Amino acid sequence: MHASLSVASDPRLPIYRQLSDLLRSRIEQGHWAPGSRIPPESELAEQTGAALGTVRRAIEVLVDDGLLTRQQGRGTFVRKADFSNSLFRFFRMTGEDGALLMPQGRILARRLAPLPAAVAERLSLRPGAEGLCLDRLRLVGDKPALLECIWLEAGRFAALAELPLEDFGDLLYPLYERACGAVVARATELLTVGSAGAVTAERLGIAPGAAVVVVDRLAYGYDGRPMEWRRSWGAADKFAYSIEIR
Amino acid sequence: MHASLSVASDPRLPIYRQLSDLLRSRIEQGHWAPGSRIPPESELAEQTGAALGTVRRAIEVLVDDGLLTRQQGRGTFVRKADFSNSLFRFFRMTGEDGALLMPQGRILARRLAPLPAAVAERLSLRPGAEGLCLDRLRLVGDKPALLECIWLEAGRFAALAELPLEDFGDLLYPLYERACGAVVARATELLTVGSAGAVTAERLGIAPGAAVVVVDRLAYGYDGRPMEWRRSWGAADKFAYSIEIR
DNA sequence: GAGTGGTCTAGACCACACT
DNA sequence: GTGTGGTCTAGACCACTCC
Repeated sequence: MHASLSVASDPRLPIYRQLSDLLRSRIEQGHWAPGSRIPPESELAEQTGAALGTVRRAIEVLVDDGLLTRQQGRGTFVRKADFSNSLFRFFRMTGEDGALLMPQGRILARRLAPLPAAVAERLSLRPGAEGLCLDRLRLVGDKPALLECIWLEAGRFAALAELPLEDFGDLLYPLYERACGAVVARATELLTVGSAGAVTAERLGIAPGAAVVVVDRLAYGYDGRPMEWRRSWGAADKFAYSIEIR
Repeated sequence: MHASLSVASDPRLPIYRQLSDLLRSRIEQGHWAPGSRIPPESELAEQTGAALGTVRRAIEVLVDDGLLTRQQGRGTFVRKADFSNSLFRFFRMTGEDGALLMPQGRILARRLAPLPAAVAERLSLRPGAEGLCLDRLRLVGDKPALLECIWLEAGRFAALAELPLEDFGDLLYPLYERACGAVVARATELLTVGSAGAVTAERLGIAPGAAVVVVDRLAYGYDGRPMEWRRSWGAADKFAYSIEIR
């Protein structure tokens, strides 16, 4: 029995674990597209020979991991990550009246160049590989809020090297998906504090040497491989981040 | 049936939810002490009239919430929060050789005074209520690392007003428990960036006006009520914090 | 009404910890 | 060996979504 699981992971693991690994690999390999519905639990149970409760448990693992979301009466779906406002979690970027404002994105510069060694390493590419670099300013209510430096693998994102800068729009990740078929699944970020250099300060509209919060982000695709590295700078006096500890 | 649940929450909720609320209230009211073992699942099932699987699910909720921990073959235990190094998650506080060092705590000043309005509000106490304030320096390898200003309700923590300053030791939360029977269950923190005033700078050994990371923490007891408010300052150039996004 | 996930039950056997 | 939590099954009924 469990014929469909034979290609999967360590058989000493609990069935629900083997099952969740199987489902995870199907998602990562694009067998089920992000946003699409996976087969109903009953069907998965039948296909794999496991009991329904065991399938539910396997799905639960992936829901906890953020790969799937369930909707009662509708089905279970491959989750599409929503980074639309993620960086702005860290910053108080509301208007004078306290209302939330939609941030804009403006590409300041684009160039093809060899990836810096540190970036290449984080992207798991060989040092000196060709990269695409974007300098980008994010504005809230016409005021500069964040400055970003973004590095991508030139080959995979070739379409962005041609695209008119005005057509980049306010959000990059949906663009990656539309233009390059690259979907971001998750990311890690590292926050530090530094001081603004002359150029950074001028672009952000703050005093040179003023404190800035630096956010380094590495974004991964559904295949688990790093896809984009970016470093963002924002005025430190606008920074606020809350955490729950247990 | 479910006689033992009759005093519990909204009966329209799923049984496992009502059960987890019941268990939660028992923990919060100190019915089961932190660190102690709760009755086995089979016993809880029998007492409440629910099936074993339902009890397991209820316990799962509290495990996810961090209130309980399970240990196969031993039992399920009320979790004791471990904050021993929590603030140092945010700071690179290793020695020159990269080794982790045990932070020390030193009380610089202690005084009884009315709680500042903002602090009283966060502690859910009436404005002007008597408070106990501690100024504390945390050192790593004899170097100043963090400066802390701590506010407590004077009545509940009366024992600390008498204690010789040398007897406070390096960790406060275990002291709260020993001396005052107050156990910290969880906390929320808010991170911001500011600049060091003259006194802060001198105590931390940094330049006046240098950037500092400010961490405001509100710590809660098992009864869910706020217990301690503290504000900590650390040199911003030592700050680093990493996050996982999905 | 058909199909989906959500809750609940009753019982079996396994893995681990203590003694 | 005894008691604990961990896994798994088979089947029932409920709640929600969509046609």
